[in-house]
Amino acid sequence: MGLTEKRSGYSDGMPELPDVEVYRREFARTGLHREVAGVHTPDVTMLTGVSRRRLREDLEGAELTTTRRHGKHLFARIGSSRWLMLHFGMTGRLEHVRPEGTLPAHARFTLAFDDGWALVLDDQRRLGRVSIVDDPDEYVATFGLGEDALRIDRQTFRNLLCGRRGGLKSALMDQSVIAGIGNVYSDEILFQSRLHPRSRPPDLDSAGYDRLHRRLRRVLTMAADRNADPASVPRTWLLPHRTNGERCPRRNGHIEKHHIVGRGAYLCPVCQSAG
DNA sequence: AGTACCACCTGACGGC
DNA sequence: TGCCGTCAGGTGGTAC
Repeated sequence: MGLTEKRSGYSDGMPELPDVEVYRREFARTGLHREVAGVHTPDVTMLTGVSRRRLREDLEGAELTTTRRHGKHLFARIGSSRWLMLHFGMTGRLEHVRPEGTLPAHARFTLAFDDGWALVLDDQRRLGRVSIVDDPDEYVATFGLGEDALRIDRQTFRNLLCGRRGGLKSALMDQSVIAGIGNVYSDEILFQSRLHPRSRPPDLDSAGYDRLHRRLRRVLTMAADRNADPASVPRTWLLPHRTNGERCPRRNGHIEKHHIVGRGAYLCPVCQSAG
């Protein structure tokens, strides 16, 4: 985090399911049922499959009527037809800016409303995406996204994992299997389930699957309800202790950083014995 | 099928 | 001081 400014009541991490759910709630609270007065896209690199002109034509003068989230994707319905789609990449976040307020430093997409307030997608590294799609379900199908992590029941979860031969962390993060979990929350879920990120589905017994599923749901819902803010989650979570060598919050061992499926994975070698 | 590696993009940080 | 390599990790592509 370093010198990144701290904002209260807002997600502070990489945009995974809980962070995007926080943005969805913010969007639903502040961006619906009011006229869009202006659309600003100073930089087109994040626009995918939609031109600046089309964005303006579809949005200006319209009202957004409802929101949806699927994994890390946020959708907002434009009137009763198409949907605006926002993806936050690695550094994207949604900000609600007051009239005459200062835009965030990397404002890539601004929805200005007729009351002067604006919703702004700020994304320093420009790895996020802005698009307009006909239908979220169609988008999900076209891009092969798995079911949303919070809508997967116990049995489905088990079926999705049991055929896989790779490690658990890899499976949890695979958006085509389960949509919404990234590097940080996969570590958290595995830590709380006391499972090693490299352990494999065949290593799990029935109780193991159930525990993993319960923890997955609990971690993602609790994180979203606490604004996906690492400072607001319980101190017993791994999240506030993602530092090599730091004491495990259960006081069992010391946190280690590993390199797993191309990511920096944090784990407690004592709690999460390799399977 | 799974993994490794690169690219995209920017900024922080450590080494020299 | 300042240049340079490395790291951060979501997604998508290629190669093995």
